[in-house]
Amino acid sequence: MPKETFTNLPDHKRNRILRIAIREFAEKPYDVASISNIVREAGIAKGSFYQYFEDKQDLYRYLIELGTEERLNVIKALPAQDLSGDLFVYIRWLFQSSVYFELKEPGLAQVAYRAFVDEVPFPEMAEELRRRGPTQFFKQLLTQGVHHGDISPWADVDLAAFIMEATYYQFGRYFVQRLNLTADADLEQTFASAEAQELLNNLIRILQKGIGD
Amino acid sequence: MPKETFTNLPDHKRNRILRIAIREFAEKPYDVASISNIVREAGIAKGSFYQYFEDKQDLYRYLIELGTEERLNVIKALPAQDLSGDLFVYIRWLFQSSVYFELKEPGLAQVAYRAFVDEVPFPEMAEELRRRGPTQFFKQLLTQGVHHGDISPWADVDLAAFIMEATYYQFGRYFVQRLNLTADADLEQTFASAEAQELLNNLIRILQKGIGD
Amino acid sequence: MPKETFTNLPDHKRNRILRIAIREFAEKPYDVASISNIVREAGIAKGSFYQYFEDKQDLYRYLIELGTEERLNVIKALPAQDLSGDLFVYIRWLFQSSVYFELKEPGLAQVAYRAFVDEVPFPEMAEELRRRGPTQFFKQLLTQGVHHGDISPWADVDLAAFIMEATYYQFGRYFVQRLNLTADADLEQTFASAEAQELLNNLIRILQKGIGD
Amino acid sequence: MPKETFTNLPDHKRNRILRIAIREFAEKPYDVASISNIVREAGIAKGSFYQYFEDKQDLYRYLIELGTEERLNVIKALPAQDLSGDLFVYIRWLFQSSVYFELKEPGLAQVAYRAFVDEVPFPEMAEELRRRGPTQFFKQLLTQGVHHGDISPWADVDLAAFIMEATYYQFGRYFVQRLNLTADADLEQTFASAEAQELLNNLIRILQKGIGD
DNA sequence: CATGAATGAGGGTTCATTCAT
DNA sequence: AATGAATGAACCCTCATTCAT
Repeated sequence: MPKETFTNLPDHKRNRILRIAIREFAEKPYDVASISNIVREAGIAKGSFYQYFEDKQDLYRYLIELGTEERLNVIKALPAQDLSGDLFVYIRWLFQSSVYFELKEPGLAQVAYRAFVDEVPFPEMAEELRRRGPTQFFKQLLTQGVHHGDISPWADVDLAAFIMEATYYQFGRYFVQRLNLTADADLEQTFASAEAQELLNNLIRILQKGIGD
Repeated sequence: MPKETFTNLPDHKRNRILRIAIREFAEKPYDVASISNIVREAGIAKGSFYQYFEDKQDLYRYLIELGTEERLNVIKALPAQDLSGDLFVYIRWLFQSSVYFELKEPGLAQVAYRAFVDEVPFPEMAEELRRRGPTQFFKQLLTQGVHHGDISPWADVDLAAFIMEATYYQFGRYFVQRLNLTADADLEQTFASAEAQELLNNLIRILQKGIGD
Repeated sequence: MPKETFTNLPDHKRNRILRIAIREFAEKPYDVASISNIVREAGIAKGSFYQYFEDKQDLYRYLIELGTEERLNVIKALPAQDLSGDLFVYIRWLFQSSVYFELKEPGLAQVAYRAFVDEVPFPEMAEELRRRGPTQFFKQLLTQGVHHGDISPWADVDLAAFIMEATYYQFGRYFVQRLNLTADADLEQTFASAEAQELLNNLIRILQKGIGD
Repeated sequence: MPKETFTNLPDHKRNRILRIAIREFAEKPYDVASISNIVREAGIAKGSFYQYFEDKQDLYRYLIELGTEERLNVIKALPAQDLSGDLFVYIRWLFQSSVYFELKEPGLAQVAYRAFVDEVPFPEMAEELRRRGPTQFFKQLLTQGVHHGDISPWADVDLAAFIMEATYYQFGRYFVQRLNLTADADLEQTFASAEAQELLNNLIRILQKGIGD
C-alpha cells in the first residue's frame, strides 16, 4: 500500500502519477513496466517515487487493489440486480457492468486483465487473484442455474463457465471497438442506445440459445 | 528471418537452439525473454547467435512464423474436413485441431498466445498478427453458415465470431487442464477417449444450442 | 557538536535518540550507518535531525566525544589508583577500567573500536584519534616504570607499548566473551568474582613475566 | 571465483584490475567498497566487470582467497621451520612470516584484516574465516608448548592465545611503521638488518619473559 | 563460421541533505 | 522548533548488441 506521503499529495499530482503509472502497467507486462519511465513522464524525482511507494510491487499491488475497488464502485453505481429472477437477466447485468468498468477505467481494466494472463511474477498474488477471480463465481452461478431450471441439465457446467469467462474477459474491449466508442463518451447515453442494448441482448441470446438454427 | 548460417546448421543443433528459444519466449514476455539465457542454455556463443539471426526480433518473428506453420501442419495432418456438410461438424473439427496443436507444440502455442495478450512491442507485427488472426475467418464461416441454414438468421455474426474466437484462443489450455493431460500423452489415444470426445461435443452443443433450458 | 536544539531536548527524548544512534554506529561502519534508520527508529522527523546536528559527521563526532568522556567517567568512578606503587598494579587497574567501560557502555565502546579499525572516512579525525589514543600514554608509563625499576631495563619500551595497546583494545571484548557476561550483569559482583580477578591477574602476570617456563 | 573471462585476461589488465580492487577493499569496509569506483579507476565498462565476476561477493571472496594463498606462498618461500625445537623460535618464525606478507602484499593483508574485524556481511563466510583463523592455531600451539615444557604450566592458555593473536594482527603494521619501511623496500635486506632482527627478538623475549624486572 | 570479451544504457533502490510550511 | 516531501547522485546488476580474433 502506498505510504501516507502519497495519500497526502495534492489531488492533481497524485492523480497525474496514478494515471501515468496505470498507463505504464496497462501497456507492458509487470517486469517490463518501468519506474524510471513513470517518474520521467510524471516529472518527479526517482527518490520521490520511493517516498510514495515501498517499491515497484507496492505500486502494482495498489493498482490491482484500485482496479477491484473501482470495479466494485461501478457495479454499486448500477441499479442493483437480484439473483432470484431469470439467471440470464442477471448474466446480462454482469456483462453490462463489466463493460461499464472497461469504459470508465480502461487502464485499470487492462492492468487487471494482464494480472490474469501475464502470470504476475509473485506467486502468492497470482494465487489470490485466481481465488478471487470470476471462474469460481461463474461455476457457482451456473450450478445454481441448473437447480432453478434456467440452465439445461445436460450442460457441462465447468465447460460453460470456461466459455463465459473467456468471453467475459474480452467482451469489454469488443464492445468498445464494435460500437466505436471513446473513453470520454457519455456512459449513460451509450448504454441507453438501441445499438448497445441490442448487442447485449444478442450476447445473452447466443449464450442461452446458441447460434444454431 | 534466420540467416543461411542457421538453416545450414546440423539438425540437432538447430533444433536444440529452437527448443530452448521457444521455451524462453513461452515462459516470459518478449522484453523479459533473454538472449543471454538462450545462448547460455544452448551452449553456443553469443556471437554465434548473431550469425544465425539478425537480432532478438528476428528470432521472435521466426518463432511466430514457425508457430503458424506448425499449426497448419497439424491441421493438414488431420483427416480433412470439408465445409459442405453441417457447419458445426466443421467447427468441431476446427477446435479439435486447435487442441491438437496445443498438445503437439505447447511451447509454440504459448508463444503465439503471448503474442496475442502481451501485445508484442513492435506495432507493425501486432497489427499483422491481428490481421492474420482467426476473426475474419470465423466471420466468413458464420456468414456462409447463415446462407446454408446452419446458423440462425437472427444471430449477430460479428458478435458470434467474437465469442468463438475468445473461446478458441483459450480452449486448448482448458482442454489440457480439464483432462489432466501431459505433453507426451499419446495424441491419437487421447482424442479417441470418450471423455475427450464428449468434451468437444459439449462445446459444440453449447455453441449451437446455448446453455439455456 | 550538536546544536543547542539538541541540548535543550527533554532528557528522555535526547537519550532515546542517542541510544538509537549509538546502536546504529556500533553495528555498522560509518558509511553504512544510516540517518534514515535512526530517525525512523527514533520516531523523529528527518528534518528534526538536521535541527539537532549539522550533519552525519556531526553526530558521529559527538558519539566519539561521548565515548571518550564516558570512558573517563568510568575511570573516575573507580577507586583511584595512584602511580607511585608497583606499576603492574596500576596497569591491572587500567585494564580493569577498560573492561568496566566495555560492560557499562558496550555501544560506545564498539563505536570507538570501529573508529579505530574501520578508519573513519574523514582523515583529520582519524589523525586526531590516533593522536589521542593510548599509545603515547603507555609509552610514558613504561618509561617511568623503567626508571622505577618495575620494568626490565632491556625492554624495548616502544614495542612493549605497542603490545599493551593491541591487547588493551581487544581485552574488553575478550573478557566479556570469556566470562560469558551480559551487559546487564551486576558490575560490582562480576568483578568481585574469583574468576574475573584471576583472569586479570593472569593477564598482568603474562605481561610481567611472560609465558615462557 | 572469477569467470574464465577474467583468468584469460592479459596479465597487465588482470593485474591492474586486481590492484585497484584490492586497494578499494583495503580502504573501505565491504559495503562501502564500490564496484563503480573500481571500474571507473580501472577504465573498464561496468558490464565488463560482470563478465569477469559473478558479482561483488565473488570478487571479494576471490580477494580473500588470493590473500590466504599469497600468505601461504610467502610462508613457503621462507626457510621452513619445524616445530620440534624451541617453541619460541617457531613463534618468532611465525611473526616474521606475517610481517613478510604484510610487506609483500599490504593491500591483501589489509583486506584480510578487515574480513576479521569488519564482520563480513555474509555469515557463512564469517564463520569459515573464524574457523580457519589463527586463534585455534595459537591455542593448540600453546597447549603443546605446555606439554613440551616450553610454556609455563600456570599460563592461562586461552588468555595467552588471545594476547598473541591481538599482537599478531597488528604487528605487521607496527613493524613497517617502526622501521620506516616502504612497500618497495628490498625484503631480504630489510629482514637481514640488525634493527629488524632485534625487533623480532625483543617481541619474542617479551612474550616469553615478560617486561617485568 | 565460431568465438566471447567489451560496451553502456537502463533497470530498481537507498541515501544524506534541503527547504517550504 | 518541528515537520516530512523533494531531490538527484550513487549503488549493484542485466541486457542486447558489436567486433576483433
